[in-house]
Amino acid sequence: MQLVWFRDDLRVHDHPALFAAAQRGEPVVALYIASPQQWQLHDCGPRKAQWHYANVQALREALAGLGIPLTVWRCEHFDDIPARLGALCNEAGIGAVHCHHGLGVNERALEQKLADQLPVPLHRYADANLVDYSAITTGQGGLYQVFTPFARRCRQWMAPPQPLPAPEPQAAQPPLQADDAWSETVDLLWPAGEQAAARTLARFCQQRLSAYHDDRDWPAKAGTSALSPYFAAGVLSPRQAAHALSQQADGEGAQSWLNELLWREFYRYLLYHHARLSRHDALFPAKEARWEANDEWLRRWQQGRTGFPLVDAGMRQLNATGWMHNRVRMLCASFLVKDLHIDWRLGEAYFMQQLVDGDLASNNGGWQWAAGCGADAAPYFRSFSPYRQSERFDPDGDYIRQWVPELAEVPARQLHKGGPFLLAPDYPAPMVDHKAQTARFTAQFKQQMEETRHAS
DNA sequence: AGTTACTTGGC
DNA sequence: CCAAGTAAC
Repeated sequence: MQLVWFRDDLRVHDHPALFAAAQRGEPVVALYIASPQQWQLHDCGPRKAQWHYANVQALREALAGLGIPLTVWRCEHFDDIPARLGALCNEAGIGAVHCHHGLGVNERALEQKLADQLPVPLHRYADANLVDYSAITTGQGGLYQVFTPFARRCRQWMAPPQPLPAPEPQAAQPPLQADDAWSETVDLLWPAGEQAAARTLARFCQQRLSAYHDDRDWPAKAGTSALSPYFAAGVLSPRQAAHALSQQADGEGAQSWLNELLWREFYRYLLYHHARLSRHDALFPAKEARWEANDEWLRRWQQGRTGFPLVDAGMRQLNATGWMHNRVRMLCASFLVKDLHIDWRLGEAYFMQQLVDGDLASNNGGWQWAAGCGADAAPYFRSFSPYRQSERFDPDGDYIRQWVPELAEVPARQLHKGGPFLLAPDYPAPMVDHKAQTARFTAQFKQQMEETRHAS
């Protein structure tokens, strides 16, 4: 009997580990382990737990249709897993355990422990990535540190995406054991499961892809794919996405979306090669600014009470739904770092706690980009202007008014010029002077560079 | 995956 | 005058 261990790969199609296990010609059984306290240490919030829960239920049904029983355990910490899994292998006569490579340090450490301690072999497979991370190197054999050349190389190397089918149905097996108690009250905007993901993907490709290049930057429009929660839980694989993309006519929209898929690959590639990133180390520590602790400012940013309409709209969308439009994520991140001078790790943690699509690699990569200490980082002097961004991307103020109802009466022109607003007495005045704060950041950083230059 | 000031070349 | 391009931050 072969055991497939599911983690953030909650699907039956294009699942290398499941496919390989089924190839063995023995009955296949499946296991999922909820680890709430361990997840909390990873800044995983209630929404992501809910999202995993809902998708595990959908996975159970999909697996049942293939005759594969899913057992769900609850082990609060990763440390609880090796002994229990070892015992199961002995009791149930498991011949081998199959899973995908994890990217976080704790996930990798657990895999290593299992590989060392289980009474049976642990087979690990690359998840259905678009490229082989270990094979992508620069001409000099080094690692890419800038997105554009990385993406160029990927486009050259990318095999035509061929997603694997779900395994052939087997004679239904009895469940290994009764499930542990684990339940969540699911209150999310996304329907769970592979079928919902496939429908969303198909609709996006047919209806929105051709306009994606133009529409994706307008937070008031439904111009993005909205697939990120499915990617984060592995309900949809990037190969399935790239395959659907390859069935569509090429054009600006298709190229832009492929680029976004490759940004995701780039951040996973970085984490694959630099495991310390998952301990929140900067990729380039020398490029860290001097962060200033300010709990009151952090709280105002988190609550969407900064007095900058587009920033507040984004943070309130995040708090209300667990999702924020990407354009606004970049602005909110830039604001925390460049205007409030608060450590990007606090922003990274807050996003992770709130996001339904929270993904270690993408979230960390995005924050380090914004903070200027990561790969392909925004230079220290580059900061988003909250006013300029709303003028360009929310010209009518529709997005702002949707999430900040106090501003309903304020004309768009005023919103882009900045408050305080006479027509919105309940809305706070801007908490800082944007120009002065970004200038201070730049000056501070320059001085710091001077000091390190003298010191060396 | 930015913003700004300045230049240039068109009308 | 404006649009597009460029350099610098």
